[in-house]
Amino acid sequence: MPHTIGFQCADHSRCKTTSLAQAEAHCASRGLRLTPVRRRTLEILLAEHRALGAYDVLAHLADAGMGSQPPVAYRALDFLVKAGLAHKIEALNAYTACMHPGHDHTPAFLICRGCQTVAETDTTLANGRLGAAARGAGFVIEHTVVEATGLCPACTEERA
Amino acid sequence: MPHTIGFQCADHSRCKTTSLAQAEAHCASRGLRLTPVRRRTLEILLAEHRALGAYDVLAHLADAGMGSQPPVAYRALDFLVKAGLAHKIEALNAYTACMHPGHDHTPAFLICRGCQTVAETDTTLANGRLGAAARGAGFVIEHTVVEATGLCPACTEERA
DNA sequence: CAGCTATTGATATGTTATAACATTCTGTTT
DNA sequence: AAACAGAATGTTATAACATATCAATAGCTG
Repeated sequence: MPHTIGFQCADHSRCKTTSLAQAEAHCASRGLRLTPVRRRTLEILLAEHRALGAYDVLAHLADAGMGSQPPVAYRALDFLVKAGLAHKIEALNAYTACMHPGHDHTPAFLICRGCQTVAETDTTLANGRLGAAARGAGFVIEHTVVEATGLCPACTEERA
Repeated sequence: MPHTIGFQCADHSRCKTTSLAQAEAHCASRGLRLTPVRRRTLEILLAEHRALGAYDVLAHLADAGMGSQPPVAYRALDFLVKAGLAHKIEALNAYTACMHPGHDHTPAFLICRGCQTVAETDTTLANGRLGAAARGAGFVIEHTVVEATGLCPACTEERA
């Protein structure tokens, strides 16, 4: 597994390579097609531990000569999200690469408002109070969004 | 306190009245001005246990002759959110009235994709795994978004 | 009532997302 | 190899969500 907390990513080029290789394997084993646009989109997301807006992604795709209209980016992002290779950060209306694809997980995010870094971790929400409330109410949870915004260690220090 | 789970709201007119009275008291005690537009916006949100988009709210405000341009709705919603009288549902880009204003809380939501009902409950996220991950990484959480989508009891049954 | 601040009104624009339909690509059957 | 079916992409247009900016007004304070 790559690192769990993006704020502590020491060797990002290794992190990118690993994630991309995992994505390849993940798609191959499921008969999903990681086409050039999709692969490039994932690379764009993997470039940094940040969330990118669809239009940021689109601009990068356009730079690479791979389509310049919104649906191109949205379709690629939708594919990656459905395939579990990326996540949408609802609080930012933006997208980020998954840091451990394949591991069936309930992702949770720490979002730094100082440097926009996004770190992915896990939660066991269904076992906590929300899960209990849901079961108590007879509510069937299908998807969860867990995001915390604040300041990462570096940004906290900078403002001290 | 009104009810905690919207799916189980039996007497909604009472629920509305109570929440509005709480809001009045809340603002009075803090020197916040619950102006006509703001009060009406809250009433609009309280009308149902659903999240409304800003433009839905705006349409209702316009019906009431209270402004028809987007900033009117967004300003009123921002006020309510900052005052703790409403919440933004990030997964829907929509807004819902707070069900227990004044109780300093970390809200969490159950969102039914069948009937769009939104139920507010609480989490103790900071004590759970995400909180632990944040502390471990030296991340200072300022705000959290916890939202679960799925099916409420009524909608689950309907599809059975 | 003069001056300050908060609020509202109004115009314009920026940002995020999708509907709809045409075209091309990929693999499969014949 | 030709015909076909389905997936993916290209393209146009538009819908939905949100904010910057400046002008006008209301409410409070000295």
